Amino acid sequence: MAEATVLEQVVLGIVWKRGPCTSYAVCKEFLDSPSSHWSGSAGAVYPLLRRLDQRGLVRATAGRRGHRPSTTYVLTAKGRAALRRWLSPPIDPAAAETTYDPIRTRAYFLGVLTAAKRRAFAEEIEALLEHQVGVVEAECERYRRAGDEFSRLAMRGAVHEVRARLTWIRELKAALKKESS
Amino acid sequence: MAEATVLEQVVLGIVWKRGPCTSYAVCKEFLDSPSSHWSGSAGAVYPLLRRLDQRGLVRATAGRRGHRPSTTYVLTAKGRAALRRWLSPPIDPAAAETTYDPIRTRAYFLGVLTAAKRRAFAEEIEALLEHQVGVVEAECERYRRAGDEFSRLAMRGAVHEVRARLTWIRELKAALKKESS
DNA sequence: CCGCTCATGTAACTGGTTACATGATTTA
DNA sequence: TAAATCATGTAACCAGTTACATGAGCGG
Repeated sequence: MAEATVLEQVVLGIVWKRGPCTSYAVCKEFLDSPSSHWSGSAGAVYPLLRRLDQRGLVRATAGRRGHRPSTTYVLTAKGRAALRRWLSPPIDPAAAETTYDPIRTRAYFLGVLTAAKRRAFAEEIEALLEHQVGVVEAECERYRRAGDEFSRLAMRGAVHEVRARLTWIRELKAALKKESS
Repeated sequence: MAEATVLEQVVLGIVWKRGPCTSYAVCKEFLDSPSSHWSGSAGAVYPLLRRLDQRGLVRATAGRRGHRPSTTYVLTAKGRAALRRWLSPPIDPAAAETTYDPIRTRAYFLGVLTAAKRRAFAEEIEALLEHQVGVVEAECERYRRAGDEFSRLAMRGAVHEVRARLTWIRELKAALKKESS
């Protein structure tokens, strides 16, 4: 019901997937992820989980770690319902909009470069993306071995995506070659 | 040299592409774009162009519109150099990282849904993406007719991307069908 | 027992957004 | 001429980041 940011939904999802966990464990999930979309900074996550607790979406349990307090959070029924609502139709149509791609963003302005520099741009990007294919495929394999089938399927999306970008950059290269001839 | 945000680089690119233009024209560029990654809010763009002027990347020319002042900005040589630097190797490798896809983000947590709800999710997303294919292809065609070849090539990237996401969601659908049988 | 990493936070900042105010121009 | 839209901003807010402080446990 209440408005929630995407980060809040994702944290809810992580707490669901992990089971009872601390703020730090949630931070680490972001830190270990190959995406840098969210930094997983403590400054974002610690207050966020306290907020989710106040709204009854997770429940905090006070514990200790040595003499320092340590809080463990578990998903509540209300939290699980919120998570399900986020994943159930109707899905916000904005979710299907074209994603933000920093390479594509640059490509709009390639006209400001000389033809030679444009080709250098395409070469560089091609190399970066070729490397990235390996990264996401490895991540996919990691999930497969971990037996986390839905994460693997999700990561398959990243594989399709990076391959598509690579196909595109090769199309771009071909177009740049043609213009100079 | 100085650090610049991506939005600043993009605005620099827009001023280059459009030639001399007002803050409002830059806002409209964002508003008219099918992507909602940046809102193109006046609150972001107006102060941003003043900042670019202070840094010597654009030059402001005072004008009038009726009795109200109106400022026109043009790209300076320094601004053009900054734009070229942004597009020239070495490119920030983070640009090739997997993009943020709100659908994929959701997909990680599909396990919290019942099998039937998962299939409903996939159906809904498929429909949204099928629609999106048309949107980006139309945009592509618009650029072709406008004779803006680099923007068209950039938008081709969006076409490849949305098609890849569609291929992925169909793969996901197939996997969901198999699990329930 | 020294340094390194794990862990739990807080404080200040920042790059935007939303909402508003208002003048100028066009259109019904 | 009234309403709508174009145009130029400003002010308040906000989600998340960076940087810091500090405690606890562990390996050399």
